[in-house]
Amino acid sequence: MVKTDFSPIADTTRRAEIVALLRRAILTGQLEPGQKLNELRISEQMRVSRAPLREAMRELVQEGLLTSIPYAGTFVIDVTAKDIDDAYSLNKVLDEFAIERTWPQRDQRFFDELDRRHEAVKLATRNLDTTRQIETALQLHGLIYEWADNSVLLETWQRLISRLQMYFALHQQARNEPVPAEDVHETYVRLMKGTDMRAAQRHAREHINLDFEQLLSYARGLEQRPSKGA
Amino acid sequence: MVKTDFSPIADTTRRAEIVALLRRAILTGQLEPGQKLNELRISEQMRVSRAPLREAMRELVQEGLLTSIPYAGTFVIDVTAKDIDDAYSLNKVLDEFAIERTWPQRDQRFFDELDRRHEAVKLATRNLDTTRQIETALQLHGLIYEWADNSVLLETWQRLISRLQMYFALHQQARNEPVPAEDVHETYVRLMKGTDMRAAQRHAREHINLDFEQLLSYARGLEQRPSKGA
DNA sequence: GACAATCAGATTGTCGACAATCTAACAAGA
DNA sequence: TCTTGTTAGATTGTCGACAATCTGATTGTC
Repeated sequence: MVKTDFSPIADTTRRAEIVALLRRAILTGQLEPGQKLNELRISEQMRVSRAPLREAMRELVQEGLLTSIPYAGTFVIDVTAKDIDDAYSLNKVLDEFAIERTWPQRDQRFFDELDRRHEAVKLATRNLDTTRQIETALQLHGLIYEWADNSVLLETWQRLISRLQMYFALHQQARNEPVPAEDVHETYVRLMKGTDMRAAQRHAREHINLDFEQLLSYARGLEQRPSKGA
Repeated sequence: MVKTDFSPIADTTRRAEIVALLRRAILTGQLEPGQKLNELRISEQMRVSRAPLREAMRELVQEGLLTSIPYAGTFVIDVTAKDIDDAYSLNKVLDEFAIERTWPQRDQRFFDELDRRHEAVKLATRNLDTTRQIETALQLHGLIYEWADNSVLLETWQRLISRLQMYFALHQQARNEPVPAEDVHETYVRLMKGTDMRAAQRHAREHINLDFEQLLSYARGLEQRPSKGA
């Protein structure tokens, strides 16, 4: 008999689609930080009743992209410099751990996937598609988390980058110009293929610090004039 | 003028209460791993409609205590030895980070709170209240996360211990006898008050390993005979 | 003019009913 | 006997309407 691998059936519920739509809207900056989500308006726009919309919003609240105040409303989270600082400092620790766990498990499939994702980043960079560039860069970075074979770690990281992706998108949108950042990934990929784990860990930490400084200065600028949502 | 600190008003929505009820039921082992949650039955028992119940369940799904399969149902997560292993190995990393961040911020208020929580553990231990013992021990342990002044770290840890608490409860329930474990906390508190940060980190790691081995053996025992939920 | 009480509008929280889907038992046919 | 089609029951997903709550504007009083 032929051995075939079937992927799981797509979640065909309105709720799941709504979650995806809203998440994308938030991560691309379509919905601004602090902005209130009017349930009636959104449900009418999506041609959906409020029940699945509300359930979707509860999920995103737990995911950390929205915050909810009873009888007042649900809002996109606000970006503070401290949030970015917190997220990044934790990310550094998780990176070291992920690399440590992934290191002994690297094989040809890992290297191939690493190259594939690296190519995706380079393509997005050439096309000047900043949104896609962020997505692909995070996917490249996420490989070590997928490979670390620790479901809790992966889940934790995904929650973390949800927010980081949002911050990045805001940053890019504000500057309105693509970040080159290609050579940084070049070095990262090379080190991840090498034999010096400590060097890879060190580079990951420093590479992150680079983008981090840009983001922080942007966030501090935001905090000078409070947003309308606050 | 007198400076008064007001605590936030309680969330007076059915949804929030349902979440608390369900979470407690799961963490105390009242709801078994793998068990299906029948919406109609639960909503009738709680005298609530399905809408707020379903929203509450979405929150707990995102919290990692439940899993949902469209049109099939929502289930309490299954406990596997690997889950415990993953959670604990991540917890070790987070502990080191939390201690490092907390260390320079320790003051008299920190030490007082440390003692207060330690007393709570000792009280629960004397009363042979295993559930409370788990709760208080986790609260003692959580102090470094609250003090680390990193909201993302705290949030991450809270998600982690939700599951760890569930595992512990199952373990205790299976053994049906309280774990002494008082002297371990004694050493921990002493080290957290001391001047050697490395020693505190080392102890946290080893202390965790202790309970960890017990839990793992329990989980491996569970996996011999598959649960009815699977 | 300042302040408290009241009220209308809008929005969120909750409810009961209906639609879509799954499961398991049963029947029909090769 | 095994497989396939059908059907009834139960359960989840979704809907539209109502109740509870908040916001702000207005009014009345001092």
